[in-house]
Amino acid sequence: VPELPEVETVVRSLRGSLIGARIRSVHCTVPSLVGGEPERFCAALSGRLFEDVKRHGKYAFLVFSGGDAVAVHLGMTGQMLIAQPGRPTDKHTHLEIILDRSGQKLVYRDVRKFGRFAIVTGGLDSFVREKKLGPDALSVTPLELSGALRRTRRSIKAALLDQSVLAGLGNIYTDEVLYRIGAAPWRRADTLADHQVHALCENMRELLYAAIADSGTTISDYVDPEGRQGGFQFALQVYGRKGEACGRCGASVQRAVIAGRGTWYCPACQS
DNA sequence: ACTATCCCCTGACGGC
DNA sequence: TGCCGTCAGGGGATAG
Repeated sequence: VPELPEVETVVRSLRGSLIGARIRSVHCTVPSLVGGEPERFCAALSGRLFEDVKRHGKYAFLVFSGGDAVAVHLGMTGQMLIAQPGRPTDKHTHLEIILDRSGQKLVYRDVRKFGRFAIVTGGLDSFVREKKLGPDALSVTPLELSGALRRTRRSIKAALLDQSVLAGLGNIYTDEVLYRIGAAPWRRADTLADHQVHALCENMRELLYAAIADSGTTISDYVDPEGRQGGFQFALQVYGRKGEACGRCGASVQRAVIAGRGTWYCPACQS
């Protein structure tokens, strides 16, 4: 499941592959993926020159010269792949961007088809406002975060998963950061003390940078644009580790459903 | 305004 | 080449 570190890994890789390349043509077969008529979406991108690749939360932005962009959300199983034109497309490939460069193409694969593409014409900031995205998890300040957390009576897990509170965390990194600061996922968000919110910011930044350094987490589908899996799944401390010993106290990691999501935690270290 | 629930979509998995 | 029900999960829509 692509969260901030996986999207950041994709963005860094695509910068090297896309910047300076021009779109020769775009092919798409799934209307729901592009929010309407595929023909119109594809035609609007033909001839564009890639200038940069950016990210906010779990959204990647393919920015064209002139300022327009394509916003990409990978959903649960979306993959952005750089491939040679001869490479055969399997049944889960729903979109292809043919590049005017050394015979390459950008391929979008998505088994579940929960991903989304959208053309952004009013600037990235307006898109972030429109989608009601909160501050990015890598740049949020403790003050911003504590302000947002004090405003809700939900569990800290539900609050951190809410992209309008904080953009970038998903189920995996939420469980991991709550373990790191010793906060129980069911704790009401507005009961965290200032020093805990501070610890949350610090630990979240360290966690996300460590995951990026490992090219993200591959549980099932995630791969980078070169088709490589991430490595951070081996560094996860509680996520998916029900019954294993907590590395800090030795207690057995437990699983519960909180905020509608499978949630892993140490019953002794987190409260 | 806030919060919870349903739904999309498909592969994996378990029961029979 | 067994069939079918259930589950997972990001986020948008819908219902309280």
